[in-house]
Amino acid sequence: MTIKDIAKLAGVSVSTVSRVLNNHPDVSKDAYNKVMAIVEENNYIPNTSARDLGKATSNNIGVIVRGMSNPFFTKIIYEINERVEKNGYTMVMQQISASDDEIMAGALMEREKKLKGLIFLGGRLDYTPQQVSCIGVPFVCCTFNNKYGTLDKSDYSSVAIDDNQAAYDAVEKLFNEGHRKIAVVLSRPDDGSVSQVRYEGYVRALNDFGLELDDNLVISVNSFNIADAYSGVKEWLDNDFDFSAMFCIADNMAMGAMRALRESDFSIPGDISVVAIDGIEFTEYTNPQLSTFCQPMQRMGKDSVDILIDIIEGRGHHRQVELSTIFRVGATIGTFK
Amino acid sequence: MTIKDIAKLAGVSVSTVSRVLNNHPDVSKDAYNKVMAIVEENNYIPNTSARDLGKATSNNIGVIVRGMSNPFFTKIIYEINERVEKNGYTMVMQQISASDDEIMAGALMEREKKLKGLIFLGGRLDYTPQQVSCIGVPFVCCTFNNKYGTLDKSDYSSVAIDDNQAAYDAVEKLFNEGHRKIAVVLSRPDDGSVSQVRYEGYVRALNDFGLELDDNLVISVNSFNIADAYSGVKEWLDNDFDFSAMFCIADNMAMGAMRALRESDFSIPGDISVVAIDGIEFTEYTNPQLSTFCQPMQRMGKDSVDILIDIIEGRGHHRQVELSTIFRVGATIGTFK
DNA sequence: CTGAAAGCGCTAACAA
DNA sequence: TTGTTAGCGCTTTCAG
Repeated sequence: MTIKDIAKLAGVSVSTVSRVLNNHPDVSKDAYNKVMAIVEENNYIPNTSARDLGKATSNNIGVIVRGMSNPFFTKIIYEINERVEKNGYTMVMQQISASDDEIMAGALMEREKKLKGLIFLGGRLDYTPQQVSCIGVPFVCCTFNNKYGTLDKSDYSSVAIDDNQAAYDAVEKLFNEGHRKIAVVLSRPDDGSVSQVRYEGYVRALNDFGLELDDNLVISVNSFNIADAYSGVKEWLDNDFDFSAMFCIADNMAMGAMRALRESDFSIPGDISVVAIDGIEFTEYTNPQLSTFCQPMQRMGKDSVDILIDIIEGRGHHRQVELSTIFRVGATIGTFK
Repeated sequence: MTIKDIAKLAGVSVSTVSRVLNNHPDVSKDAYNKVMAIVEENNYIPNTSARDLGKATSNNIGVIVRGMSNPFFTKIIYEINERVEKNGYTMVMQQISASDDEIMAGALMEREKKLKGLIFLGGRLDYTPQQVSCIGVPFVCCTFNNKYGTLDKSDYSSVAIDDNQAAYDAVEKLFNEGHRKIAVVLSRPDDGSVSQVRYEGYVRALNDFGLELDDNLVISVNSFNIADAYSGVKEWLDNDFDFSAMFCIADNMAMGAMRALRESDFSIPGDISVVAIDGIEFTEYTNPQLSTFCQPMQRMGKDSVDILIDIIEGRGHHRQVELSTIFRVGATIGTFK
């Protein structure tokens, strides 16, 4: 069933059908009704590929979401969609797995959907000009930046928290409660990901507070998974190192870590204090509720869209935004006794 | 940059470029190298729309995932992908929001991607023949069935747990521990969704065990959200109804419910026992760990693909599979005292 | 092994 | 208000 068939059945030309389907104003009521009747009767659905191919332009803004089912992104996506639509654009979203190349996906989508701009939700921190050269529309990195890359600041935008500072703040919070032996749970301290940035903030804080960096208290679990955090911490606990607090670089890692702690009969926060970064919904429901530094998700979505549209419409230029986190008071931090 | 440009630059015809790009065997090494060089030099990416449009057929199997970021689906998707590829097909996945129409999305994708078959991951239970008439390839409903619909059993497949029985089992588990006042937390008892099916299992169990259905113990929170479950249960607790156990129809609703219980100073399972259905990863990490009836996710993904491919290749026919749940022993069920 | 040319289904001038 | 027609970028016969 193609537009041609519909045209024939309705006794009009394909262009008339096309006009009806696209709500063009210059169609007679009569033709409109005839076409719509046939369309509905036949359950006709236009072919998007053909549509996209024929069109020369669009008002599409693409969103490439890296890492499926990250609860953390859901709110941001919602906000992005709201603002994109409010500005008269259409959001086209695609989720890719963590192992896929977001740049490639973006470049592809740019051509397919004739994008006006692109938002990357999650991605690597080390893009080079060479790597992003295949994308030809303005783009903004949401939730990450180019910390370990070499992009020119005038060639991309980013909206993210200051991960180093967030980690610093987390450690400070523990320090202020008297903790001196602070373990850190991370993916790896040198993987060029957000794990590294937050680790660097941890180290900086220790320095500032006159604490010594103790490698024994650095727990690398080699992933951001809840399960790996659990087993990694569980194993680490066998060492019996002395510590009174634990900084987890991500909320869900904290969930894994806390179970490991419980299973070793540590009470939280009685024996061990725990703090993290992210502020996903689930950790509002842990027992005890996780104390964490929340990323301002709504704000991040909003800013990403605003910056992008400003650029698209020639009003603004690329910029790198660093947002502050908001501390969510939970019940996992106690005073060192 | 189109295939034409590449052809010109490489000094060959578009067909040769197309052959190279699609790994056709009948291309001279020389032509191949020339083309590849130009392609890489220019960062050329073929346009998928044009590609799809031109192609007459494919080996694609579509997956429409309903409800973004449902942690429950992640594992199933992984399994589906594995098996699809193993059988020489390609998985094409699309996520749609809970408010979108999965049938429409499937029908669209079928035409775009020239699908051989379709798997719906999550969806409504009340399809009618009329509604699915727009999809023209075999499809299987994964994680749900047509309980409230009117499809002919020979027109679709489904792979799901027996939700009614799972609910029954959950209630039985509580009953066997001596509980007689069993509250149920659900979205709504009559919304035609899985919430209703599980509610019916709850009612059936009460009947079988000679317990009276008490409307005061039916907690409708009007959604499947963790937050709504939390606030719904919290509010309900103000009534001070007598109960010793709580059956939550979904794991994440149990997370919300448990927080509400804690905040009212109920200890779990000391004062109140809790049981649920689903078996998502997060609830392995709650404190205490949730006792729940797990859906066999891997198996569900596998069966869906196997059934579909059997039909596609003319070996099998549509069927409705009902899988059993697996009880995960947690620590939220106690003996009534 | 290679090229020319006919579509794939739709949109958008351009004419009428 | 309508119809005709030329593409959009690619794949795929069909000849050569």
